[in-house]
Amino acid sequence: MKRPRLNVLRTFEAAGRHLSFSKAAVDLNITQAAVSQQIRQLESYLGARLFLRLHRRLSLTSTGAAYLDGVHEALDRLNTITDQLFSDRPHQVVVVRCTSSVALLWLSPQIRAFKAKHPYIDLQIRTLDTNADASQLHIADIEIFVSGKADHDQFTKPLLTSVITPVASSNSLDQKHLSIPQDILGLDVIHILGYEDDWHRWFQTFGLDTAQIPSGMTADSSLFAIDAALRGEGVFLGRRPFIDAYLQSGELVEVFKRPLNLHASYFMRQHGGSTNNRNINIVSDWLLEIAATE
Amino acid sequence: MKRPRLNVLRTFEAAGRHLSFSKAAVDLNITQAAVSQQIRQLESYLGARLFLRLHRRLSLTSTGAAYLDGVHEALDRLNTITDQLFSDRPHQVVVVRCTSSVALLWLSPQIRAFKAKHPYIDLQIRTLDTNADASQLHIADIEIFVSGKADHDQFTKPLLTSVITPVASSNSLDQKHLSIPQDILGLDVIHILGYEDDWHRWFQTFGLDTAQIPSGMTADSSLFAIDAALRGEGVFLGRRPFIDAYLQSGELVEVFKRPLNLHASYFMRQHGGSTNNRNINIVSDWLLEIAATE
DNA sequence: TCGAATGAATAAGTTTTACTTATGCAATGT
DNA sequence: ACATTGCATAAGTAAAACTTATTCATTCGA
Repeated sequence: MKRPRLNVLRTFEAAGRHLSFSKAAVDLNITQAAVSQQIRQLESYLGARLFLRLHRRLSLTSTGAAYLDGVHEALDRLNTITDQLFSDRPHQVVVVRCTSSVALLWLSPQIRAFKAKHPYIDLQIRTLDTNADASQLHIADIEIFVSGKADHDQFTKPLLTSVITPVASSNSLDQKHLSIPQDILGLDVIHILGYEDDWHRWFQTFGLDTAQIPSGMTADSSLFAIDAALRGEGVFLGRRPFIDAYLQSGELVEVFKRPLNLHASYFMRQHGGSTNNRNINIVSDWLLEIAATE
Repeated sequence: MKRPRLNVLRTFEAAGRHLSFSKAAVDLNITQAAVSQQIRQLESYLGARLFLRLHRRLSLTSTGAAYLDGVHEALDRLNTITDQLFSDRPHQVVVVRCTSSVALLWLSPQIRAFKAKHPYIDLQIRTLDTNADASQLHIADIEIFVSGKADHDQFTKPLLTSVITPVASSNSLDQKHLSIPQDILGLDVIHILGYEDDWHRWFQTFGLDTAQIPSGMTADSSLFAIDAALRGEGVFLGRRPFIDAYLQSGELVEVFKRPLNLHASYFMRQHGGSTNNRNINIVSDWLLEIAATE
């Protein structure tokens, strides 16, 4: 099982392509003597002649020609994949689509650092609108979404698992945290459009009768729900890490003494065919990186 | 247009495959520090992160994963072609089939040198028999034959061009060489089975009436023709380089004062699918090599 | 026929790449 | 609190890659 040095194979391929050690040397920007010595080493290592040295001329042996075919193919593959992934590309727009809360609460604080690091990438965040129709979705390069499914296509990766927990403003609780799930029944709750079944799941999970879900205002998005909660309008199911800044500042607090949480899985999908686009991959990697720090 | 060092790509592929610098180091029989440094160099050169360093764990970035696909494929191709052509193989029979004159006059003197150089190759020469049926031809690995065609399939290569010239024993000419083609008419000629049209072509080429081709004995092969000529039975059309030993020893001489020659092209065919067989390629290369010295 | 041109081979030396050793750092587990 | 794990880093060593100078052998052209 022989494994010749790869650098020498590059030299062999150039010599075989040119049928000239001198021309290969020019191609590789080295001297003819270096080519000659490397080919000799390779032939000695492999135990076979690869070239016939005719006067002032070179021809490949059968073995050499067969080997050149394979080596050329492999090196060409390397060049192609390297160029696809790492060529210097012009300024390029990358569109990430997600909910407004993910955009504003999670991505927004990180965007400055991203742009400082990748000034040539025009990163554009587009928020999902609950009224958006499907025809708009396909123009995003990367989409962040929630899913309860276990498997997805090859372009979709798990991003993070959100912890969903009842939160309210610290003022509305008078410093008294609730003890048991039933204590929620005496409070107003805030519903979020598009996430109506969160409360349903929460009541079911903690053994309450879903027919008794308190009525309360409905917010258009998590952002409005936060706003309403801060105004004292009730309890909403907040998603960490997106609301972490509010929890850390103390403006919002968890309602119960102990964690009574649900979970939701967030995924990131790169649209088909874009895995070889360098800039999209950079954004994708960046998203994975900040998610890993949560 | 970036062209990373190939050795570093080998390290990258191992690290990506194992998702561990330490395991890659074991695989490549180098240290973890070497792996770490090479990956850092590669990332710096390409301008992209290929791995996410999680604690005591490694994951590939999207870019890294896409690159690994391509690099793995290319390196695998190199390994495969190298193994196919250069693996240490057991003792193997290689069969070369050709005419008896090529076998005895041309190959035979070279066989000892070949076997000294390649002791593990069991080179077997099989002669073409004029009565051989086609079913026997396919068991030879390499076949040497004459052809007037300009192009052949990809497994056939030109070997040498034979010079065909009238020769006889030096005694039968009483040291007097013939001057013009017509002088042949007063002599006996020797015909060779399977090559009957050589004299026909010679008469046509040099402006003689083919109806006047002298009759004479017919030999079964060039070897018998040489034998008959040495016995003084006439002139035959000899093929160089096969009869060169006789010309050099003076036992045979060219009949005319100046060259009145025909030519015949000899080719060598490797049977389909055998170009990746190392030993057959070695024999094939050897044949090309001795042909090149003629 | 002789000298020039050409292009691969070789030896000795220099430069660059690849690698090692020793150590540091940070997260995790007991 | 300490041990384990596995990547990162700095400094030094070893090996590969390369250069320069020269030789060799063939072919071509005057």
